[in-house]
Amino acid sequence: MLKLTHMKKDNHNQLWALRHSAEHVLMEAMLRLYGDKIIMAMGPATDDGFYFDFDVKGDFKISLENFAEIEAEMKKIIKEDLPITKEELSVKDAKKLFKDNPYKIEWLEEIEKRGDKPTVFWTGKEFVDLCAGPHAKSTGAIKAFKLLKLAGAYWHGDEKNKMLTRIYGTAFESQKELDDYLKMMAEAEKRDHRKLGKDLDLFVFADIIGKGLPMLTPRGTVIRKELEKFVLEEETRRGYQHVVTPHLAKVDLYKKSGHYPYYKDTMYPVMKVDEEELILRPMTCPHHFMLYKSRPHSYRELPVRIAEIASQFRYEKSGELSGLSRVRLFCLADAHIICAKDQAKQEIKNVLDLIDYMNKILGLKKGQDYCYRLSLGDRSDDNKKYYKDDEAWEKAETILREVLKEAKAPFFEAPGEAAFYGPKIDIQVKKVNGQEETAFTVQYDFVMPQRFDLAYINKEGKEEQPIVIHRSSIGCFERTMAFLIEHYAGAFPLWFSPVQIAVLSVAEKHAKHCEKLAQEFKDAGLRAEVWDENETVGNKIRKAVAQKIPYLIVIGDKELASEKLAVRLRGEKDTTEFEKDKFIAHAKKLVEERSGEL
RNA sequence: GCCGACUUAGCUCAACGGUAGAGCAAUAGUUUUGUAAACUAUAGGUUGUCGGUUCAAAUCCGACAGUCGGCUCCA
Repeated sequence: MLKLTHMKKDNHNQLWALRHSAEHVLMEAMLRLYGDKIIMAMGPATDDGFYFDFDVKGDFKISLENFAEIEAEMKKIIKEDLPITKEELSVKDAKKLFKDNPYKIEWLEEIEKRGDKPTVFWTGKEFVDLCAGPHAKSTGAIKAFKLLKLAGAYWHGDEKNKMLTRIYGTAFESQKELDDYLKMMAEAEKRDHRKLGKDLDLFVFADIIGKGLPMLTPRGTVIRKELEKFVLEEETRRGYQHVVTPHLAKVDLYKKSGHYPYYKDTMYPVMKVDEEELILRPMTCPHHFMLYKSRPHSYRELPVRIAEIASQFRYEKSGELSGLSRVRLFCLADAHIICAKDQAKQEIKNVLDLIDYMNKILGLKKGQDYCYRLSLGDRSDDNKKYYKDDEAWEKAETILREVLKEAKAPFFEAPGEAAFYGPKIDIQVKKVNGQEETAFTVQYDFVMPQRFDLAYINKEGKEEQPIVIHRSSIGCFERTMAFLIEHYAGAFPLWFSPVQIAVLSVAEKHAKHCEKLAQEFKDAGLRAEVWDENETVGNKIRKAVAQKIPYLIVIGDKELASEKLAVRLRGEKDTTEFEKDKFIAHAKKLVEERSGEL
């Protein structure tokens, strides 16, 4: 299993320098081949390779077909083993050097503003780029590289800027390391939840239903329902009260909450019905606040923890959709904790404890499979994005940071990632392909209580304003399912395996006994399937193994005559002998405990 | 939404200007099988949709839809 990138920050090692140089070789190759048709912008080394952005003049286009000739040119440059030399320049000289390149000029102006001195790197004598390095000593150090993909990317990462063309590649110190990397990526592809979703028959899409709108098959639904059951049980145990609220609301509700201006691009358009303007809800918070407000509350009731398995509708741009992990209708294990200010810290601690517990049961390791990100409001340069109240922000950020430290949670800070109404703790998971993704969040909110006049009666009999903690326990079920499918490569823990036991018949005459046995399993609350098709035992085993079913039981003459079962456990070639009743008790116990064992 | 690519039977793929093929799955029959693939047969397609070029289009061109890799955004 890969480590989270934020837990190892050794960016400036040799490999980094090598990749940085590979990116320059790419740039030089591009200039040699298409020098008069492109303007180079910039490109860094990354955790798994490098990329290079450039602008194209007129209607010149780079396509995948160009990769072969670019790679050939890069090989030439590497073979030439050109020395890479560093030179510090004045801004004035640097501007002269890059006078025809508006991107470099813009960059130089930023360097000038900071009062820094530009560094340039020469590859041989002809090619020079504005770059701080580090670099290899010469182009010959690049022993293995490959161009991977072509993409569009906005200049400075801003949608409003021009879209440049980006080429991704990777480089290693040896061919073997490159091969290993490519092999690893191919392995990750095999675990892709979209592929496994098809192979294991978990979910499907239909064009006519719409994009980003998956349907769960009976098997996929088992996983979903087991996860829901887990959430309901555990949250109830920890003092949450589950509610059901409407998926629609008047648009006024979101104007009042203040969500509207921030979210209107991701909301579905208003539906006019009679005199009302309704929208599909993009979040549940305001509903829960109205529920809270339906009657007065005493300080004795706090914290009030309102939870819901809540469907939410968000219009995501088509290019953002992806399998189950990015959809247009998702269902969140949502809750809003309404508490006194002095309870907030303890409540957040409790939430982190709940998250750790649930992740542990799901089989995820803290610090390895997931970690925390403290997302702060970068309030200095952007007053529009965040609600203005510096003192409240400071306080909230301090509380979240303290909780993370006291809980000894592995975390890193990320400015500019907060919600508009307050800072948050993001639960970051590492996917099998190495990408990091926000699974869900815990948010500290001092804005909504004001907007909605949330109140409780304190000890003195006076009204006081509470704090709201927005949180999820396992996130949205779609994304969590996608993550679990990939994490387990479809070999799920017994408790949420769609089929737990396959009962395979040897011959036709054993079918009846199979049915009887399967019914006994079902009566015990286990999910069993009978496989009595006219096929060889070997073929049934092969198919059942491919389906990653935890327990396989073959029924033949031997079993007709005895209460003993030869159970083939997933991942094992040999069978384990059980008394029937003992096997049922064993499996039931593991399911009850949500154990990872078989 | 933007940049790049892809879309052929339920699935995985082939055919790459001369009116579509295979394996698996499905169905029927034979076989009655003991822990990773029994045998035979049948059926399955206006090649994503709509237009265009051509004597002829799955194949070339265009539009649209969907999917994928990125960017932006995000749970």
